[in-house]
Formats: sequence, C-alpha cells, structure tokens
Amino acid sequence: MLRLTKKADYGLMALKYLAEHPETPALSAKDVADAYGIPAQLLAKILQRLTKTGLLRSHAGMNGGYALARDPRQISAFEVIRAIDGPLFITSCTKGTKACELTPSCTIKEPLARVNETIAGVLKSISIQDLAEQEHAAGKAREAHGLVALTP
Amino acid sequence: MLRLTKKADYGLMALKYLAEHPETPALSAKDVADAYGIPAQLLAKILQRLTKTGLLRSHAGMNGGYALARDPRQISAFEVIRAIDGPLFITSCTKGTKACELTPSCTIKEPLARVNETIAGVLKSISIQDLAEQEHAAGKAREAHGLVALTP
DNA sequence: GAAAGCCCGACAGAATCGGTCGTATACTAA
DNA sequence: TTAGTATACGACCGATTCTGTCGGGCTTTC
Ligand code: FES
Ligand code: FES
Repeated sequence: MLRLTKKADYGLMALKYLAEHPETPALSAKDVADAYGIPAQLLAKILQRLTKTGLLRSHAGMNGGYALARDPRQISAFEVIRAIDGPLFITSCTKGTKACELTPSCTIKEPLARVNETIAGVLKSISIQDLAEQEHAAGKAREAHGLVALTP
Repeated sequence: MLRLTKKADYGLMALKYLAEHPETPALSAKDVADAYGIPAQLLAKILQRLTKTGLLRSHAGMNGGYALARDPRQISAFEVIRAIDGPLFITSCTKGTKACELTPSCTIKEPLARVNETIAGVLKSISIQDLAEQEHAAGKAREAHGLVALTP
C-alpha cells in the first residue's frame, strides 16, 4: 500500500528509544544505532535533521549526544515523518513546488487530498509517548477520528 | 508524506472515467488515455492488471475495450490501489513474504501497522462512485471513521 | 591537547518507478 | 477470408528515489 521510508522508521525508533530513557541526559547516535542494529552513520544524519527541525537537542563532546527537546507527549509521529521524509503527499503530483502537468484533467486529486488529510490527522494523534507504551496507541488513534476535519 | 504511485493514480482516474460513462458498453484504453493525456500503453497495462484482478471486464476486437465488472459503488479505492501497487504496507519492513531482519528489535512496527489499518479502512470506504461525484466523498470518509476497527 | 562526540555535504550502489517496444492473441466487420 | 481493431504479456531501459558510506570540520569535555 503506502510505504514509509526506512529513514523515517529509524527516526521513530530512535525517538522512542530516547523516550524510554528519560533519566539519561543524552544518548549518542552510536548508542541508539547499536541498540537496534541499524547503520550508525545513517542514524546520525537522521538525528541531525531532527535536531535542526527542533525535535531534538544535541550536545557535543564527551558524554554528549541527543535528547528529546520536548515532552514525548508533545512530539507527534507526523512531525517526525515530515521532518525526515519531507512534506510529501499521497497524490504523486502535488510534490512541493511544481504541480503535476495534467492537474486540470485529473479530477481524482481533490478527494485523495482529503484522504491525505485524514492520514495526517491520525499520524498527528500518535505521540512518541504512545509508541513507548504501545498499549494506548490504538485508543489514541480511535479518539482522533472525530477530530479530523474532512469537510472543507 | 505518503506517496501513491502514478500508476495507481492513473488507475483510479480511468475507473472514475468508466464510472462516468455507464451508457457505453466499453471504452478502449486509448480512449481513456487520450481523455486524460496519459501514456496509452502504460494505461493499457494498468487496465490489464485490473482486469486480471476482476475489477474490470475486457473485450477484444472492434468496439471492444474495458468496462467495470461491478457497480461503481462496490469498487473501493483500496482494491484498485492494492491491485496495482500490490499489498505494500506503511512499515518499510513488512513487505510481502520476507519480514525485516531487525523485526525483533523494532517495536515501532506494531503501532504503525495499526495506522496502516486505519488508512486501509479509509481507502476502503471510498468507492469509485464517490470519486465520480466528488461532493459526497468527504462525507463518506467521515462516516467510515466509526467503522474502522483499531482495537485488536 | 586529545578524545568523544556532533555537523554536513558529496557520492555511489541498489531498488523502485515510469514508460516504451515488440509480439502474440482475440474478436469484429466487411 | 481477410483486414483492422483491440487486448495480453513480457522484456527492457532511462529516471528517480532510497539507502548507506566516506571524508573532512567543528565543539565540548577531560
Ligand atoms: S496525476 Fe497529477 S493531478 Fe492526478
Ligand atoms: S524496520 Fe523492520 S520492523 Fe521496523
């Protein structure tokens, strides 16, 4: 169906891991990478991007590393994915600046954009905290359904 | 965010077009392709796949072409996308047969699979008919929210 | 100052996607 | 019967995107 990039997956995993270790002041990219067995350098770049978008705080030097910039309840999966994968949309056309050349003829775009909004809404309703304690994630998502604005 | 392939987009457009012309017994791939200005041969292959999965009926020879196999209300966007893009999932891992090698360590997978279900539910609630008359699509999607089963 | 860490751009290999071509087959109409 | 129209299918290639690596530079702590 719809695929999330591995980078975004890694990013979510890392944030979840950070959320699970709130006592430590900071964890290095290598620490997290080793914990999950994912490429350290790649994860480092991902965490750097998350830092640049303000989701993480970084600290160089010995015993440095990354820490969540906010409460894990205040960070949504949506933000993470958007920060890493960029603002892509479900319609293969509406990608950033230039619109699809056959936009006028394609009448499918509009309803699908609405679907996109729904998905974004669900993703926004899931916080890193929810991932850390998986049990509540489902409930959270169900709640959010009423909140998603589908009507223009 | 999450991108739909162009092929799936084309497929939805074509089906919508067919739904809009219920009086004609069949429309050739070229007819539809010309109507939207998309590559004819590519669309042909897409329609062939949709035929093989039972969403369309094909008829060779003169005045042949494709027609919907069922009522447009009974064909969901989900079926179309699945037929074309295959059963991909939001987690980059769970792709078909072989699971991700780091599945045991990745605890993110489960909650995201639930998101995937939600998306599938929304997509299932949208029929080709809804696309043809865009107005009601939003309402349909909103309705469906209560129906999506998120709890295991 | 040296080691541990972050920062960042460039780049290569792999996979996927978009699209084309050629050929075989089926059906219809004249 | 024959010509024309259209589907069916597989192979193939160029373009794009994704994944991961390398290298050099900068900061902080010890
Ligand atoms: S393909 Fe571009 S608007 Fe749908
Ligand atoms: S990356 Fe494979 S299970 Fe999440």
